[in-house]
Amino acid sequence: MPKITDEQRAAARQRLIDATIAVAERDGVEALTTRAIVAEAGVSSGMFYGHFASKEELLLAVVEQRVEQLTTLLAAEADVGTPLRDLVRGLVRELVMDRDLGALAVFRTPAATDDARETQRQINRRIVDAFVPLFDTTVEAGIVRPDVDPEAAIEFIDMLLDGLNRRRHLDGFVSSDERL
Amino acid sequence: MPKITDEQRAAARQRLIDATIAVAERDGVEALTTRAIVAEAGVSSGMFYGHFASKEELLLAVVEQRVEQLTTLLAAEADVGTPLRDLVRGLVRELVMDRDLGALAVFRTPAATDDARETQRQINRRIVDAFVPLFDTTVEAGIVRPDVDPEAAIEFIDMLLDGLNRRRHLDGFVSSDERL
DNA sequence: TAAAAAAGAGCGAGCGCTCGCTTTTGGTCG
DNA sequence: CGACCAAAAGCGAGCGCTCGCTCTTTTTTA
Repeated sequence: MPKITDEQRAAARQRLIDATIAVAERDGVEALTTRAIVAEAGVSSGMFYGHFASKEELLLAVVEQRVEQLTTLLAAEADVGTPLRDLVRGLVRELVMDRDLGALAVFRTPAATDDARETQRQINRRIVDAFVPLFDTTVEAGIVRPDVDPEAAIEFIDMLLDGLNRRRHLDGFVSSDERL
Repeated sequence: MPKITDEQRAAARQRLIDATIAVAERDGVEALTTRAIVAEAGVSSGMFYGHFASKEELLLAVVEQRVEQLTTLLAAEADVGTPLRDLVRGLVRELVMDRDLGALAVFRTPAATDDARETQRQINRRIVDAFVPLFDTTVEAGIVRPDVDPEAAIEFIDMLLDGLNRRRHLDGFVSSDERL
């Protein structure tokens, strides 16, 4: 009775996650159909639904993984005390060059159901929460005036990511990233 | 041989345009199906396609109209010489309170075809072009340093609109607008 | 060899849009 | 002036298609 190992299961899931990011980067989030994803991964839709309960669950796994990496990265930077300005600039560069925008863009698309909207809110909250302590260190360092509300400032930055996201989708690059 | 007047034709088109904005505001851009729009307008789909060649053409008319209003408004403000900061704050308030975001959001959605992407770029360019002269007046007034590239700054603001747009879709309001 | 895993044809739903039919309307004429 | 008619305008069932997802069949392997 063949039963694949946990490693094999994880590898299969990762393969689908990677395929999702690849399709999103190459053809845009609007091309993220289950057919395109399984074709990219070179598997069948039956196999797909053996590893994920729904397309939504796959997309959630994609973002989950990327947010996790992002938050740990930010936590490390916060200890170092990198100025927010430099960090944002670096992040933007990394996001644009790397495949993160494709991953994060997956859930920055208009949501049809209340559940999907709630999911987006939670993802956003996690990102904001990851940024806030970093912001605090820059306040302590005297780079940002202490009367600035951290959450509002971070949300402000996050709003820029929405614009960055759309521009990248339109143009394939961002013309004004150096202005940050 | 009955033939409706130009006024009647324009009124019918306007009715569909208004219905589109109403649906977008109430149910979000992802609910903008031809069925929903004609139901909101109280007409048939046959009638719809008697006035617009396609759904895309209707959406284009929606944005076209709103951009027109926006650019003339901005041109007037530019003559007065309103500080950019105040104007942006006022615009945000108007956009949030009024139905403009619903109208403009129609074409801030991931585009599937190259044509649609090109259309988005053109719309964006028109908005940026409308803002730039206004920006110049604030530079002359000494509010903004003259070494700031106007286009980049305006694109920066436009990126914020993308974020504003998504937040409004998620939450129905914008929590950090006063931070602008 | 038997159970787990992968495969892929196909289902129901919803989309943009069409097309054959009905309704409305203004010009014509007894 | 009212009956009639042709053409414009409106209607809505339904077409063709694609979507996410299922389910039977086939393949794989301990």
